Amino acid sequence: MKKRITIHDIAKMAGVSSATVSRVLGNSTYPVSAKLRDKIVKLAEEMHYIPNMIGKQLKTNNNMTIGVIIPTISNPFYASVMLGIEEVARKKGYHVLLGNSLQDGKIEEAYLTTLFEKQVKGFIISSISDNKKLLMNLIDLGLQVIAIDQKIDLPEVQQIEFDYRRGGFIATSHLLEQGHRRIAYVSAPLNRPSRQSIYEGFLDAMQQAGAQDDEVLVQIANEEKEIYDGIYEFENGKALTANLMDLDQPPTAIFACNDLTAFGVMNELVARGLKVPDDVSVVGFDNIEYARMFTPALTTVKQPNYEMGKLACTMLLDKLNDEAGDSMDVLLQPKLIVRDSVGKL
Amino acid sequence: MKKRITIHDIAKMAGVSSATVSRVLGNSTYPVSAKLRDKIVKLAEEMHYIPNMIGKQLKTNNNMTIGVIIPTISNPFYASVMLGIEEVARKKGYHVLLGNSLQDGKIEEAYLTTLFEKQVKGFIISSISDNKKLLMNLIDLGLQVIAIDQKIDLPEVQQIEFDYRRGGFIATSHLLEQGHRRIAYVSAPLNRPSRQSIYEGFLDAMQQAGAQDDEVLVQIANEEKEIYDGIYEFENGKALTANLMDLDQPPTAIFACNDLTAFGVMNELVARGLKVPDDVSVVGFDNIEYARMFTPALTTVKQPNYEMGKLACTMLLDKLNDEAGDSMDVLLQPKLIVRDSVGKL
DNA sequence: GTGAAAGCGCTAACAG
DNA sequence: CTGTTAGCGCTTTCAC
Repeated sequence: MKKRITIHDIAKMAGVSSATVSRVLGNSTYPVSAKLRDKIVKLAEEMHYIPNMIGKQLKTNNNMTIGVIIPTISNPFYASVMLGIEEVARKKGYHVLLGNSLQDGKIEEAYLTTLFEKQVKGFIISSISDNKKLLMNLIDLGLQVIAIDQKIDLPEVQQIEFDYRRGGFIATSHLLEQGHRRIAYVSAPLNRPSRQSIYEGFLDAMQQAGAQDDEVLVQIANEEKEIYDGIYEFENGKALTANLMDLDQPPTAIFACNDLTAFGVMNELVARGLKVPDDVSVVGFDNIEYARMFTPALTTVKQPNYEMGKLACTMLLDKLNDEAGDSMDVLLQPKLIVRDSVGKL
Repeated sequence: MKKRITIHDIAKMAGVSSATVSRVLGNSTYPVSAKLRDKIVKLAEEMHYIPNMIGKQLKTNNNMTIGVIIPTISNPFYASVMLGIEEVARKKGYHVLLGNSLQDGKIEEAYLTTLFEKQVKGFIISSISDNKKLLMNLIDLGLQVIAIDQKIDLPEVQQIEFDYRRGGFIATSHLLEQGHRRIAYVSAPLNRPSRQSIYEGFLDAMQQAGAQDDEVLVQIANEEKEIYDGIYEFENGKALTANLMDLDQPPTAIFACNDLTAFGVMNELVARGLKVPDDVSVVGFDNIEYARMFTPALTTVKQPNYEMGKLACTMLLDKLNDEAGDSMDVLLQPKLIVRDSVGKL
């Protein structure tokens, strides 16, 4: 293991001062004679000089890295967001640190503090904790934060959200337009604002259509298990659908709070010998890749997650570089993706 | 935005030297009187002291972060690996930087160099580049590397691989055991060793069963498109299956090189009015979460990807801390997951 | 048990 | 144009 070469080594060899070397190798705009410049560049190459960014960071107090904290990367929704974030970060010379909070506020806070100690000045968070104190302290110390998907109620935090309520509305409207009246909403617990909003969108549409109370079927799980993968959602969809279909008057259409849950819904229906969409129609939410691969292909509501990642990162880097225009919040609009899981009644 | 507090500030307030403060706050084992210790700890808390790890890093030349470079986090296989990596890293106080190489050797190399400049000393890579020169240089300078999934042919690099060949073998054997003879293998281009190995495993099993040449059907795509998501694999599965079923004597079973491709296979079969597994049996490879959610649930070969992530990270951290026993390579064994997509002939 | 001082690798006033 | 110098925040000998 060789000794690492520093600008001082180069300076000594070139017979110049380390300041000159720094100016050349650090692409400073500072004037240096062509002769010296060449000499230094050549020497650096020969010696395989590799700059030590830690030294630079300590001096300039600017490390080009941002932090991303999400519930779990194993959820394809966040994987997509992450891909978008990383892409714009890379193109602007930033690196991305990933933290999975696993729905645990303690882990989220630990990441916030330890990364801030490493001088990470920008974060993109899908927050799970409602403890604003730590975040406020850090923002006071110069931290920049973009909240995605889950709102963080602080004026300094910029929000990028989906219009979940509208998403719930258009999905339900689609079902109504196809003639369905007895429509069920199937969901994980409403402990996240997003789920609450989709539910409200569902109710909006049903109410607007003048639905009777007995036509509005709702199945919401009581408790949520760990979310290391999509299995909980799937099982939840199955279980709640079982409840629904055991009813005297089962629904003719089911709207699920996300695609994973919709997969569970369809699975249970098929297990009972029912056909989708002939016997029961199903609509999902998220438009993960697999929605189009399923048979029947799932009609669902698309959230622009990859785009959300790109947008979030762009906004964050702008803020970090003081290029932030008016710091506006963004509400991304959903889009209905019609496939084969909904039939006319 | 407040000024940041340093150990010198604390030292001044406490009327001690910064060395003493460092000893207390850095949990050094160095003896400090209980009186001073208390005073300093209390003061640090009151002043909301936050250590600057960059200073520490410059001195100790040890930043607790590792780098992960994979083709794309939007592939659920890698998302799972990443989750495993991050979990053990977090528990040992490390942070994880994520880089998506997008199958581009240039991007991979750029990550390698820029992260190394940031003094990242440990990497977990699913490599796409075959340019060993850069990697060798960095290893010479103290870099530690674990290769996952894709082998890197350097003695200093520890390998964690899957036994793809055996996976291909057991999947095919399963089909043979169910009485199938005309079995097709459907794959993306064999430009990655993993795909080549699965294919070899397929041939092993067919040969061992004494299959006639005309019973061994092979469909391999010519070229691969971008892999930002799973769509290519899906479409590829559809297209190659179409070729297969247009044959005079189509196969009774199809083995796909991964689950995404298998989804495409099933989709095409259903589109042609064929039933799985009644008319044609299908086996996948990977056991991604969605395999069990599909109808029919996909019989497939499980790769322990989450476990691979945990193992890779454990091995890397051991190496970084010189706790590496004999640096052994690992060949993780596959397991057949029997579900509902294969029928007896 | 405590402090003084050097220095990790780099940048940036300032002086020449 | 180039060099000298100070210092970013921290740890760690070494001396007391």
